[in-house]
Amino acid sequence: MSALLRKLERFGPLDRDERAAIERLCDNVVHCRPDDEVGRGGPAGTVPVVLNGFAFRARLLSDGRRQIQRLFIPGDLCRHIDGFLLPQSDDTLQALTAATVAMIPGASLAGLLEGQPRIARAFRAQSVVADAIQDEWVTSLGRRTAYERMAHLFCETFLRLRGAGLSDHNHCELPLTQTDLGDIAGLSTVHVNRVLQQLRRDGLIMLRGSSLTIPDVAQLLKAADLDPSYLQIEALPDPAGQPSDRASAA
Amino acid sequence: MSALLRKLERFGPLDRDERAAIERLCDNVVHCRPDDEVGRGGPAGTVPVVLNGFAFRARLLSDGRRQIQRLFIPGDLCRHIDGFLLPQSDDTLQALTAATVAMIPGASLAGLLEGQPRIARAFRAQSVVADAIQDEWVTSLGRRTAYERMAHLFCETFLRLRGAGLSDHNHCELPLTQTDLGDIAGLSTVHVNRVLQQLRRDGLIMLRGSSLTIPDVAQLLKAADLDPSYLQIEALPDPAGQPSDRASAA
DNA sequence: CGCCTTGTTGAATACTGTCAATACACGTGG
DNA sequence: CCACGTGTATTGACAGTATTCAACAAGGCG
Repeated sequence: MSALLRKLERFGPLDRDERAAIERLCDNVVHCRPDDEVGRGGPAGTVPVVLNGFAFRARLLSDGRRQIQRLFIPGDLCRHIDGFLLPQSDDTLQALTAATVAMIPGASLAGLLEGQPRIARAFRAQSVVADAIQDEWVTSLGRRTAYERMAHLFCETFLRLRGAGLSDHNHCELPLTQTDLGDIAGLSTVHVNRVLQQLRRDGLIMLRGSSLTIPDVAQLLKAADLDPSYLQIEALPDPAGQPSDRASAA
Repeated sequence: MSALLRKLERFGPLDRDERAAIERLCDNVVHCRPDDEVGRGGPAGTVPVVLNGFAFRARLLSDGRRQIQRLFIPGDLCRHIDGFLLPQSDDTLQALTAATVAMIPGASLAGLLEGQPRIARAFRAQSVVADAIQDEWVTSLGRRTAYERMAHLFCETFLRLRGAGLSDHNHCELPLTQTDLGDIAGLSTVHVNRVLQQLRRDGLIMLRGSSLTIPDVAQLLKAADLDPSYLQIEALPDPAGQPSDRASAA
């Protein structure tokens, strides 16, 4: 729960009542074990929200190729905020770890957004960020090298986790196998393995199992040719105490 | 103008007043020539909407690599519908042809959406579709071959144009150079050229200049390993007169 | 201990990119 | 009318990146 609130409050403060309303929205949760499909067979007009754990949405091509379209961390909506307006796609939503997922009825969400401008603003702002993340992945998949893509993935995910309060200094959990990493970055498992070794040799990451450490985020950002401002998260500890301009949204 | 209305009305009928309100929203237009940057220097909280012509948004990497993130056809919003909530990215928005673009103030748009549920529903539904298109491109760039990606691009764009009333039987305009095609599909110009030749040899497309003809859409869809339902556009003339289930949104 | 998943390695292949040259089309100016 | 220039399309040769296949190692778990 706190990850969602924390994420929403990055876009504007919420009072006690508003928080409570959001919590009420999330009263119907399902518990998933790793690899469980989430929300299969649930009611159609529902928006799953990850409260704890990791999940992803993937698309399968006819010959078995898999592309992970989005990676969800605690606090993430697993569907477009207005997705209940249209029939659901048949892409699979799957848990990566043990996870608790709130199944929010689309109508309840829409109702709340209509009546509560500050809540609406927070939800909609976060969906703008989700969109920007998607655009960044188009850029990565289209034009970045394998090495840059992996660097991008690690940076982005680390910063997103930090924004959710789930990082520890320069370290976070990243429960993805090399096959998963490949299905995110559009690479074969073997190539992922080789690129990881390169990144380790270059001192940019330490990755063992699901434990990721990034000694120097700025350096990794540079390796990814990435400007993280689209995430709306402070990427680096303010070096000179310059005021952030993030809050100056229109 | 009509392309926007036509597109919105796919998601629910609008009455005379509603149409008029949308038209009023678009009263501030700019005229672009090919390659003009759109909306550069305009006010920050504005949502450009293409009324006529083609445009795209692209991202440049530091060494000059370019990725076209989205292709805009008449009726398309060039920014997230709630994008005015956050600072604007510095990606370039550029006209591909002569184009007229309405610069909608974010506040006006938000105000209209708030007061007019049916208009809001239409705008939001189309933004769900835009999102689905983006996810499809992630899949393509990550996991489809060059050949499949080009087939996908042609199918998708043709169907989108048809949804906007801008196709003629199996033909449409596609004012993209091979360099542009490469920057969309994440390929080099040379490779685009070779893949095009292959597609032509296979009888899947006819492309000369900006004139695209698709003899058999179903066949091209198959070549792309693509299910076009995400576009919410009738891809094929109803073969058996089965009722469309598109209208059954929640 | 043995099985299963995940990670690692090497060799061969396939796909895609780069470089460089050439062809073609169109519009301009001579 | 033709020469020329610019942008786009096409081609060939070559290099580089990533994939495939196949094997093997390492770790966790029953």
